[in-house]
Amino acid sequence: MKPNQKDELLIVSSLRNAGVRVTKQRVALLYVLDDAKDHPDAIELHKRASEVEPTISLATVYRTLSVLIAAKVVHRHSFEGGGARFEKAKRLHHDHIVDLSTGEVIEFNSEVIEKLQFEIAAEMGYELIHHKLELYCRKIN
Amino acid sequence: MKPNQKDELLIVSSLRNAGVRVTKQRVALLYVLDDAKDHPDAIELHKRASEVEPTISLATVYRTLSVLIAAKVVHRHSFEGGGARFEKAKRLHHDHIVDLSTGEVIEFNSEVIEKLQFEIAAEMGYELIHHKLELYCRKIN
DNA sequence: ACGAAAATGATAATCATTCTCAAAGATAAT
DNA sequence: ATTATCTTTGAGAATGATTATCATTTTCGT
Repeated sequence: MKPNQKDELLIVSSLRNAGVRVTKQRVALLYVLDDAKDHPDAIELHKRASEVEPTISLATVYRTLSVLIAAKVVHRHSFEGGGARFEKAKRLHHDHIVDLSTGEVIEFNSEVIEKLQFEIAAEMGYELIHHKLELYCRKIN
Repeated sequence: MKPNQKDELLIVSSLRNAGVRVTKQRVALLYVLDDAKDHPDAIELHKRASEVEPTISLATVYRTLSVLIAAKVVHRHSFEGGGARFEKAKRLHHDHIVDLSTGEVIEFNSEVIEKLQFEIAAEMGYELIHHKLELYCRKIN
């Protein structure tokens, strides 16, 4: 459950890199974010982080998420129906397919679409800062 | 402020078409939605609808929005930062550019992107039901 | 180790949205 | 038009997610 020493060092340097103080609560949260293969909400993150570090409160989960989002270490998503869900930022950008039947979220990316977005923004006189593309789908059986 | 007779008839038939009862509150709300050139939230819609029909409560605004959304007459958006915003459905689909400086929302559409989305969904074994593409931008000055 | 500055837990507060329920209104059949 | 049925409404309570408050604890440069 707990991060091993190597992971912990990486997490700690992530935090320092983001310019924030290192606390055991932040290490625990970033560890579960890094470990997550899904897109958990704040409650679920609190549950998971509590197993690593029982002295973490829900308030701290929200506060730390804000801090990490500001530092671009974490992304916040608000898919249809339900509260915000979070994911650790990865090197390459990706978008999401949301399975309407199961709520499952899977990732994809399309360089062509990314490029078109830049062009469209530019055409309308805008600089594209970031974007959000969500495909709400049902599995073809 | 109030709809003229012609508009009112169109609104009433929209409601009947959506299979719901016609009330003055619903007529007022659909009128302000139809009239809106922006993407108002529930509070703003309540404010505007109250000028047409003072006997409309915020609860009814929310209830009626749910009904109209279920009937696909209205779309709900949850852009970053702030509550949901609403817009009357138009014949042709469009996506949104959100101006990060002003919060202003403008519309665009790209057939090429739409087509790519279908292809991506299909490739991953999904049927695309609907989607959401938001470009967060700053004006190039 | 010391002290300033920042982070924490517990809890209260806030905000958007939904629910409850008795009263009022809409619709369909007469 | 009147009635009977079923739906919608307003007012306010309830909910759920998120943020703010504040006294206490922790971090970290010196």
